Amino acid sequence: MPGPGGARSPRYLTIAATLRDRILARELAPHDPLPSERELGEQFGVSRMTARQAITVLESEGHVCRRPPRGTFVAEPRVRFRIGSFTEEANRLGRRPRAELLWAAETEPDPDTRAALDLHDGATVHAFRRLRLMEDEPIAIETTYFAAAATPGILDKADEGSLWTLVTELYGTELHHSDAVLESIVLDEKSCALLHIRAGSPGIMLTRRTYDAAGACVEYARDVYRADRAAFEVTASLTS
Amino acid sequence: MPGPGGARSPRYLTIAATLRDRILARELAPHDPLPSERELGEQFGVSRMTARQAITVLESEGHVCRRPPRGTFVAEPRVRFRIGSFTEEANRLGRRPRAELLWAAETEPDPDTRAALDLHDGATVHAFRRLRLMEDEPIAIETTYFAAAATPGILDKADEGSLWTLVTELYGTELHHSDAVLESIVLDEKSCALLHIRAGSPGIMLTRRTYDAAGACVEYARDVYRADRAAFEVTASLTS
DNA sequence: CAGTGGTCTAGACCACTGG
DNA sequence: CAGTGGTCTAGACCACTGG
Repeated sequence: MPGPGGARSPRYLTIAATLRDRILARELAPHDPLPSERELGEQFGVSRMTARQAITVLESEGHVCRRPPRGTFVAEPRVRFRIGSFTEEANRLGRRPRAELLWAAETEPDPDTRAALDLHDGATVHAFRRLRLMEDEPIAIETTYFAAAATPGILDKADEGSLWTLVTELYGTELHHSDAVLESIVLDEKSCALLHIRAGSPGIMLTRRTYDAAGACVEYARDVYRADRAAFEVTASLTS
Repeated sequence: MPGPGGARSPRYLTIAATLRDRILARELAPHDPLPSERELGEQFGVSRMTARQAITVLESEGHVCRRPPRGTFVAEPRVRFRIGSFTEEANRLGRRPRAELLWAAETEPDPDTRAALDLHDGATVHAFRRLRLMEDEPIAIETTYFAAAATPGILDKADEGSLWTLVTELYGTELHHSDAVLESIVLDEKSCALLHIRAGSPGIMLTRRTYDAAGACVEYARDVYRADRAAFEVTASLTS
């Protein structure tokens, strides 16, 4: 209640702040349902559209999660990843990783992929798109490219596990280091459907390269993570 | 009117896609104004609120930038940072960095800061909050903490330049490496005002520690970057 | 079938800016 | 002062889910 004339900030931000405080105070715990948008409108004396705007703020902060048509729920905290293998990261965090193969194919590389893998004209790639899950909750969509010439027969063998393990075992490749560019994006409709989040949700995109001991790029990948579930730990040496 | 029954996706996403295509095709170049929300509503035969929803999608993608009450404009592409000194990164990218000191003070550390800097009870910190700009465009807000005992007299000397350079020159500290946690956030009202973006815009938060050659943490910082202007390059060794 | 969030309408008033 | 985006209202219909 802003009370006498003091209200400086919009009502939807005041409502969002009230609900955020309740969540941070654990009055509302993860998985608890929030009141419906119609109920919140009544409670705060605003229209449904204004209550909805408040919920949208909390959703983009990752504090709540809409699950139509069941309702809106308090979200779980984020998982902290390092740049590397999803499988290894999940294991490090004591979670159960899983992969669902969406598709695998030998294709022409797009220009970025060709440049990253240093392919000559006409060379093809083995491409995989996989949904990555932890405890059966979808977290990320990985799209991975290997030079086809370097990975014969891999298409039939990619399954639910780690592609890195597979590449190491099949071809004796020693993976040495990775680099990545991280940026904040808005996920497209298809990705949101796969990740079980609403259209237009925020994500973090990693454009990632993995190198062998000789410094050759052996993997080029684009991963999109749910922004509400993932954070990334990184390190940098400053001795230039 | 969806027309001949084929419309699968909501109108606001269709409108956003149309405008996004024009931007990517450079039909609309950076700094060009978009039609106003009222005009777009007329052009696409929808209400202003629906046109507005389309613009909001493009805004959170970083494709456009609202500047009330002047209008909505096509945004510039993002700047690619590495984890490290804002000043050095700007120089590496051929940009002109600048800092505006918002405040500097000796204060009690919060629990996270105390733990990071490994301070004993009662030890204080020197805290700085600075707005970081490139070519006079605000990009990030840095909040930096040093142990007060290790940085005598620094409060008066912090100016427009690099804090790292200052620490190195004043105390002979050798900065060796950094680590950081990156996550996607929604910026609060005050930060948005400082960064000249609208309330509720997305940001990337870095929680950052810098260590000396002996492995002691000498700096703890929380930086928030505009998600529409910044991307981060990171590397990781895989030889565990 | 009741209730949810998703989408959408057709208005309204506001603060603020530039000309 | 005209025009902008910011906020807000009081409704509407939809697809979808769980009981």
